[in-house]
Amino acid sequence: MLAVVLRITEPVPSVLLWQRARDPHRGRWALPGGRLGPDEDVEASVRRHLAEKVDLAEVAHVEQLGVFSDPHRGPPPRRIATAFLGLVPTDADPTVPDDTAWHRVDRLPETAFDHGAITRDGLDRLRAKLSYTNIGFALAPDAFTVSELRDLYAAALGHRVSATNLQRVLTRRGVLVPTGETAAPGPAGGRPAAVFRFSEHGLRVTDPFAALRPPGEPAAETHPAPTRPGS
Amino acid sequence: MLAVVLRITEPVPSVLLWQRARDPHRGRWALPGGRLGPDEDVEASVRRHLAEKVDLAEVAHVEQLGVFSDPHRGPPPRRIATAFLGLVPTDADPTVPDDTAWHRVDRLPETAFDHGAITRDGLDRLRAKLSYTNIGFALAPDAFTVSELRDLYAAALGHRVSATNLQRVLTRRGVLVPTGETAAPGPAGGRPAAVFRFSEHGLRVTDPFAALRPPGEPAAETHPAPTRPGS
DNA sequence: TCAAAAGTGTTGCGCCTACACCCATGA
DNA sequence: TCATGGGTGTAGGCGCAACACTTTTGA
Repeated sequence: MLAVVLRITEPVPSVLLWQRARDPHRGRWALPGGRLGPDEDVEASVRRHLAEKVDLAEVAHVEQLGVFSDPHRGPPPRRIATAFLGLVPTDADPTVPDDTAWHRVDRLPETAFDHGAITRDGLDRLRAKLSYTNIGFALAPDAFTVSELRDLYAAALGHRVSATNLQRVLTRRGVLVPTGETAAPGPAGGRPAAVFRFSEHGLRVTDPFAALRPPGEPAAETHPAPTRPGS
Repeated sequence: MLAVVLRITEPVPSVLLWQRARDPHRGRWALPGGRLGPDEDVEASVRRHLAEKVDLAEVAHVEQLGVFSDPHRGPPPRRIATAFLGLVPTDADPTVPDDTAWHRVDRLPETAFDHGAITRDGLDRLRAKLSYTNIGFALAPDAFTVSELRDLYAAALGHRVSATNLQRVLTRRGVLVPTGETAAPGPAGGRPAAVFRFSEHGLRVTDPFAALRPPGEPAAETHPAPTRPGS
């Protein structure tokens, strides 16, 4: 059980790592994790081990990444790891143990075993899901402006993102809802920004693939239909 | 290690199952698989175990599905299974051992443990990937007409598919190439159909998601650009 | 000449990008 | 009033679904 726990720290995401105090790979940085217990499934196990490093309430989403089982992925004894992706919103700044720290994914220290490659797999998964799911709910604070959200997406994806189009894509999909409030402008002035929230806090596919859908269905209903037409 | 090996048998896909001769769950049907060996990774292991049931050369694609680890997914001792999806083209009709048979996924017999649920996961994965990858190469024979391919897709997806649009989608993506040959018409006559092949026999994402791409890139290059403009 | 099956032309729609333009604030 | 940042309007393009129409065969 290993977890790639990511949190967006602009301009680049960071991953939670702890420094090994013992051989093998003493001094190198490793992903949090541990052994599977006798009466838990892998999801419960990874949550239990994560609780030693961060406040679990701050981990907004967890999902399986895959199994890493190359017999030579580390020194003997042979270990098989089921890797997970965990996401922490930016407004939670967990206190972590002394041996544990956030590391920018573009400046990873020397990692233990194959944990560098697993981290890259986790980041790839996050980037893919940002495009076709509402997974941003697990990165963003409870309420935010579109500019703030754009910066989060840009940091996660590694390229610039247009606030204009981000807002339209996410509202069209029913992912974002306005709170009705506005944020105070910065010291340089400017129009106050509208404040939004994610409409749901569970993972949902918002962009089902266009091709090869069943005939006669115009497009999947990606968000609840309005109760009254015109309301 | 367990494998959901699927093969399209119109009008519905079938999955490879073997009948348990011993308790627990004697007489029920189970997915092929077995224990991980000391010096192999899970991919190698699932291939090794599959070789006991089918000719491995006929399994055109294998990928990880996920880990199933509910402590109560079966009677003690507790077992953790890494599940895989395997695909066999229709032109390969493997001979299988006496205890082993193909079963239509809409008429599964009583399955052992949670193997029914795992089978459904495998089918869901196949259906999703048919929409945005070239995974059809692992279902179709080496050469085929568009009508034959449409029937394969329709069986796999569980709904009707338009041959017209299937051809256009797959050729636009560079997935299908014409061999230049034509198939003989049926006894009722009709225009002879052009014969196609999949351009590649490795998995490739052909429909990267439209939203939130880097700015300035019109659309991902999904197939090799023509060597000379206009040719 | 007709039925059957394959393949192409064309229209319409939805989603996305890009960019021009308008709005609301602090100085 | 101007600079600054937020938000909307709109045009263009692309991919896909649907369906009419043409092509090529056997009887």
